[in-house]
Amino acid sequence: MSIKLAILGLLSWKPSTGYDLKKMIEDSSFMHWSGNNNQIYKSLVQLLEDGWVTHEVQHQESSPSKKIYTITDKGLAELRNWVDSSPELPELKKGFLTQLAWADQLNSKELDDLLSRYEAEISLHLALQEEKKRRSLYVPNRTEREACLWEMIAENIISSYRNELLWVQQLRQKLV
Amino acid sequence: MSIKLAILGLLSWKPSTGYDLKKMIEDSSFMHWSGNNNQIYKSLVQLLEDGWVTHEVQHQESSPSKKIYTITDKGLAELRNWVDSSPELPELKKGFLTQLAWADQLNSKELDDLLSRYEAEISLHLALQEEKKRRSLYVPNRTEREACLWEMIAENIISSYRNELLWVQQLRQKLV
DNA sequence: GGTGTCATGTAAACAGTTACATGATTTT
DNA sequence: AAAATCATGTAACTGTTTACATGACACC
Repeated sequence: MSIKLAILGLLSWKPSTGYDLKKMIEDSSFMHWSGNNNQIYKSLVQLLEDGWVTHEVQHQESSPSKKIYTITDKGLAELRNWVDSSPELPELKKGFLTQLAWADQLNSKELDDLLSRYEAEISLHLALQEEKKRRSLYVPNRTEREACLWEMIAENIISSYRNELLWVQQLRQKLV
Repeated sequence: MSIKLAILGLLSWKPSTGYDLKKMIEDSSFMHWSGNNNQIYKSLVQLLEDGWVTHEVQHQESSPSKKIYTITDKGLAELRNWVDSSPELPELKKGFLTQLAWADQLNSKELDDLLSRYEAEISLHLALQEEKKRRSLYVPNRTEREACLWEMIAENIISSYRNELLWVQQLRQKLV
């Protein structure tokens, strides 16, 4: 799963500059790339070379000129092709589990403290995700079904953190 | 969260060779590194330089000589220090969500097919994780509490996939 | 006068994967 | 005869992050 396909997706929604894409990717909960310049501007050059996008330079007074990228038919076909390809399993990287794996050297209080700090972080992040969902900037809403899909995508992330929260609370209970 | 700390943890359980570590990391559900040679053998060299481990070369007839790595007091202190450090948020990379985000261009049947393929993959992987938990190779069991922690770590992974499965089933229902 | 937004890009470093390389023994 | 296990390591590549670099304008 390459960031190029996320960019292609966003451009299939609306023509954008690298700067726009950066903001959309950074704001997104499910596009898991950091959205740093290096990745985005390099990808755009590659997408141009592939012929999946075109760009138009727009000069502006009083702010830097920008390149507005638009998806081509070839790019749309590629996107469609990819959307229908075999789904990947999620990659769950939970560093905390590795930390917890060797936590038996802590005493009861230290261990519970550690778990409570994790609980607090998850709890905070969950609230943040819920807030983000309420705000929902940058959400395409072209059909009812698309709105439903995006709603459920946001719900997926939230339910993951809710699940994590329940788990840590259960564990703390068990260890009392 | 570096693989070095996972290795240090494993060595705090028992002295091992790079080869052993590779197997343990590959088999683990929660140590999310692939366990490729490059990473492991390079990390071991660094851990030696740091003074966190020592090694003893054991020559063998009829198989290559091996280096048995043992954690030092300095390494143990470092591990303990790290285990008690502030927990990181999980990193959830779900490529499928990005795929689904642009799936409104598929017709109902294609979309349901896609979701059913994802459901099947998750379902299979969930069974695999449950089987892995039953098998539980390479699980330290030095205290009751440690056993409980490892049990809950395995449960964490399983519940994540169970949650994902429920989510996709719900979505399919919604789209009927 | 400092910070934030708009807008592009590059350089260096680090992390991670795949594939290559060797070589003996054991199992199928 | 082929494949798997034991055991070490390297080379090349891809992906990702952090930091640097520029420059005008707007807001506090």
